[in-house]
Amino acid sequence: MKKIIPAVKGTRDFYPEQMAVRTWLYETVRKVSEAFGYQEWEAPILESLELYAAKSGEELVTKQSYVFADRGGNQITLRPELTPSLARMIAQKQNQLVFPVRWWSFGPFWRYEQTQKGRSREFFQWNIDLLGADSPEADAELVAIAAGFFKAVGLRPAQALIYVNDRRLMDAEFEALGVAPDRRMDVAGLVDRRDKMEADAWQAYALELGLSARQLDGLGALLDDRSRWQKSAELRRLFACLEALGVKEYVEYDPSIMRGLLYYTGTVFEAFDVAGSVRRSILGGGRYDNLLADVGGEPLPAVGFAMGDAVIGIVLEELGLLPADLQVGPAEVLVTVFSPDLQLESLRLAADLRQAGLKVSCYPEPAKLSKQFKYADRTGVAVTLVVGPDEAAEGRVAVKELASGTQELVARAEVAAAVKRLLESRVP
RNA sequence: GUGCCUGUAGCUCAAUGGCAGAGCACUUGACUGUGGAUCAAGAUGUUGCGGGUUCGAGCCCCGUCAGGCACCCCA
Repeated sequence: MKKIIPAVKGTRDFYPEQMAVRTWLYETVRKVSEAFGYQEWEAPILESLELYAAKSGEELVTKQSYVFADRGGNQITLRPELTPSLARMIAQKQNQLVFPVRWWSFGPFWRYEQTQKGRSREFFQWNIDLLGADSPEADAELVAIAAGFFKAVGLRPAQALIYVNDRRLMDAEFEALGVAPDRRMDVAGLVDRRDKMEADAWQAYALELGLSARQLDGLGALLDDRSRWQKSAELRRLFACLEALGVKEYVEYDPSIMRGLLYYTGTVFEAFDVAGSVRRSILGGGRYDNLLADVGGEPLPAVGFAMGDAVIGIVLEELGLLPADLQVGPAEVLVTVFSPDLQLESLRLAADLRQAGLKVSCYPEPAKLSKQFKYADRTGVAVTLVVGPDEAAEGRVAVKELASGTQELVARAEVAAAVKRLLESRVP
């Protein structure tokens, strides 16, 4: 007990309280996903390094991935994201699947990065994707799912918003500004960083990247123009769809949303909490129409997003939106053990009650009743049973409801029914 | 990889360079067959680790490790 080997940095221990939150999040994600007709799926946790090499981004692959050689000498990666696995699995069965495919998943991912608020090295992520539809309507569906999730957890538009942009629009704007195609990734990075840097530093950085003063002015005007989306036919349709879907108030056009991943080709979006302490995105995604072809499949349009559990967990906690009744009691009933000679009788009683469908734990050894009752109280048990010498002789059981403190003697055969009555009459 | 902050009892935290403490939790009893509330008693420490300064270090200095936060980067 003196020396406890510490948990691996960046991992989180899920004690029952935290596990209850994670399970609740998972169930909420499931409900929202299924409400839109999506099917749950899962990919391997181990993947080949080369799966990510093509399109996941230099930083993610070379610096943030957990990579090791297996005994066969293959370079194996603990998956840092899901989309490449999705592309692979779709490509493998491309001729058998019925499109559009709507899939969702919730599982663990690993990235070796500096731990800080909202960022751990092991995290859980909701992924949801629609493949085989190339329309603003499909994009709108994914944005609406994100908004639907916010509604489901009680986040209001004043608390969390989804910011949308379109890389095609930005590409056209960059073209109009005369930014060479091979410089656009840099400029995209510049755009992405505008809110994070001081204005002076940002401008200096822009000039450093080789932008002319005229281009810088144009870029500034572009980023300040919140109605520029109307120049994009796709975004006009997208916003019309969002209104029809009843989630318009959750969505805003934001020209500074670019997203880092290389494979996005069209609509991109990212959600942030509006006022909270976390400046990281709650979720993010977009359209990636080239990825299937890039991993060796037939070209296939796709759109999707991902949401990590850490940031949303902090946001919901800070806003008091985590359900208060998540604590799962260990059992409804505790059977006490009066004495060594009555231990087997207690075990028989517990077994009978379980047979009747109750959640029952039995104290593991004879102990003072005060200790056993205290244990029942501290662990949240609703009903405690005592089989002492008197009860055993009469073929009865003492049934005590802890909340009210009332106790009655019940015939052995009637205990299950009596306990069930108590549990039903209990005020939650 | 860079910077800032923090490491003291199981937990949360005190302690001018001068006897290491409190609250909560825990154990026992008041209560020999019954939880919560109350009261009483009790147990609990290599002050993260290693050096240095000092008559004397939890406190000051150096190093180191761990954690948190912010950069970097980023779903």
